[in-house]
Amino acid sequence: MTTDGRLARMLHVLVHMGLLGGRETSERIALMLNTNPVVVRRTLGVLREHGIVESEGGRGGGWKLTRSLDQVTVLDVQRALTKGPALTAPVSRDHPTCPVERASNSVLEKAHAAAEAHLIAKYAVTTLAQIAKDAKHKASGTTQ
Amino acid sequence: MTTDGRLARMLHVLVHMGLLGGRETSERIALMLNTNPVVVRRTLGVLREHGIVESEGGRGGGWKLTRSLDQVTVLDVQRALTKGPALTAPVSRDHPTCPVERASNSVLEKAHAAAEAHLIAKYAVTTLAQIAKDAKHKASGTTQ
DNA sequence: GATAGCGTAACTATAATTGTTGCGGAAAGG
DNA sequence: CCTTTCCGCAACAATTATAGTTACGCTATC
Repeated sequence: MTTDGRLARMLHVLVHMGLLGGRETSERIALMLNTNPVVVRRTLGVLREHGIVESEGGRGGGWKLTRSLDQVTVLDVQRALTKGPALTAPVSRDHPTCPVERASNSVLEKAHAAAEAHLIAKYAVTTLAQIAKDAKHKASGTTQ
Repeated sequence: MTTDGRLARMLHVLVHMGLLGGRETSERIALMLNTNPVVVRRTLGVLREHGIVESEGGRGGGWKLTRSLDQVTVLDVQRALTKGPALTAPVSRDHPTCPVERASNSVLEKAHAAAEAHLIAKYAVTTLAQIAKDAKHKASGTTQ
């Protein structure tokens, strides 16, 4: 399975955008993410649908945060990118009527639901501003 | 991404094996999992390496649990199937030296580590015997 | 030695993100 | 208006992990 790196990438780039303040083009953002502009538009497009960023076309256009860094949580971004739970229990559906399969799935689902609650709670209290602060704290030279 | 259904499948089939008591062939197990014998051998082979099941070739051969259901936890099975953490934070590696990327990754890693601890704790205290009990409780007719 | 098992290799299928190219449209600026 | 600089989007290849399939060899029993 390929790990879904969109959340990490979006956090990364949103913090940069917030710190830079202005409007950024897909191309500049693509450089930050070491990828190409289309991928950026695709993913930022999802965040736009959730009101986290806004885009403008034409000359001087680009992407911008709609709120300040301290008003966007990791949870906001996660919710935008993923419909459904942040953690999905890997259940089986080989014999949906089999009580043993159902009991196994149920155990996994409950365990994952509990774990997800903790994950979500942590996401909910972490703002992009805090990430920015951590970054400044760590930093001592290289930026970008 | 295809969800990794091996843990759920193995729990399912191990409970069946425990309840049936005897040796089961890959083919019979494959029927339980609605798949084919090779997939079964492949995955049960991993569990064998961890001492959870044993296999015998030749006529009358097949697979059997090495311990009783109450002496195998979900964690045992999970650990056998997955090396490394049960929950991996989806980090990005676009600019490994960028403090912002590092800070974003760090937030995700810590949150996932905490969630994983809860997940593992739950896995550790859940035995296959409990799943079997749940299954009997739910059941009221259909088996398998 | 025929049969019923597992063991394994070598493919193909599947599914999701990611990467890439190409083209159309919109906004600014001369 | 017409060029430039953007985004929007469609279409397709690349990647990666599990899952499925076929085929063949080995072993133990009858």
